Amino acid sequence: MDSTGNSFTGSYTYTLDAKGRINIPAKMRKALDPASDATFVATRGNDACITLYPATVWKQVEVKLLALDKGKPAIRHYIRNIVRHAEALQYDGQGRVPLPAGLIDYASISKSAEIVGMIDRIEIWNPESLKALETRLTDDSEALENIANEIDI
Amino acid sequence: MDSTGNSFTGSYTYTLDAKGRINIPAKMRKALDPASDATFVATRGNDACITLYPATVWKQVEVKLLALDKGKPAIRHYIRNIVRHAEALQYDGQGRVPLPAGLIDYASISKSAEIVGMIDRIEIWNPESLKALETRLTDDSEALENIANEIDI
DNA sequence: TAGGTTCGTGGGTAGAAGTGGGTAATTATC
DNA sequence: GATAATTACCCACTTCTACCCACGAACCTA
Repeated sequence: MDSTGNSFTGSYTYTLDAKGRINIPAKMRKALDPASDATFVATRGNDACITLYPATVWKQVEVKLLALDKGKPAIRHYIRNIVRHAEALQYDGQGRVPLPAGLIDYASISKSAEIVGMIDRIEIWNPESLKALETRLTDDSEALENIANEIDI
Repeated sequence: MDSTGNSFTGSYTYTLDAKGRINIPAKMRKALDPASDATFVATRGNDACITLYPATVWKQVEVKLLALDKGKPAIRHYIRNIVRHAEALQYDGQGRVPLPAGLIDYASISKSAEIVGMIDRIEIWNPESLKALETRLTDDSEALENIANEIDI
């Protein structure tokens, strides 16, 4: 898929401090491609979470978006809706990034947040929202089986 | 796509001062290709907003416009409409640009304005207009899904 | 098990960023 | 050519943020 060394796995529950900062798990910092220069791009996830792309992966997203036909209003809208919530975040000496208020709000995160590895990207969840979604989707276990069969892990 | 370092993201709500000036967000100033010499070209956007192109990107726009078939009246009209409202703006020591009155009027901006990154360009909106357009277009979520599937982010 | 190192979290501070306004130079008007 | 209007540039103030230091807990190592 991509040529970077990014490979984020695992799940960690960390706390947001008073300044809206959250720690990037050390393992994920180590997994981050050095070409990303300690920088993630945060934006709205497809689900009710914050998605963090390594800077290098985000560049690829941008290339794809730029290639779209901007003559069409729906496409401009699509691009705007993704990009306008996107912000580059470089973690500090302690490995923390400041999460933009708008994104914290979007993901309904207050104090505690769950950081989930998604291979080439990271998701940050309100633990309750994640649990709720899990139980809801797990009930539809047939669909999951179908996917599992499809890719044959 | 383009060889510049421009990559504008995020959304900021700033105020127009009494002199019609607006601040270019610091992150966007930093993202601006130095070759643009702190200069944007402002013109009418395809939507009801002001579009700011980095000077270097504007050069490419001009090339594309020149390549169009000027034999057709509709195309001449299209070119004229973009170019006649275009104005180069260099930001001052505080990072502000003076917005031409005609463009402020076109975008129906009064006091508050939303500055939106669009990767290789910037848009300046009346916050209400943007919100209205968003809700209108988001309703057509089917079209958006199709785009999403197409590019597979 | 003892010591050292890394990790997650809290908080202080200098500098940057956003905003308002003043003054001088430039341009336009009569 | 004098005056008015506009524009460009600078200074000032408040708020915010990036960066630094610090501490306890967990982990690893010998």
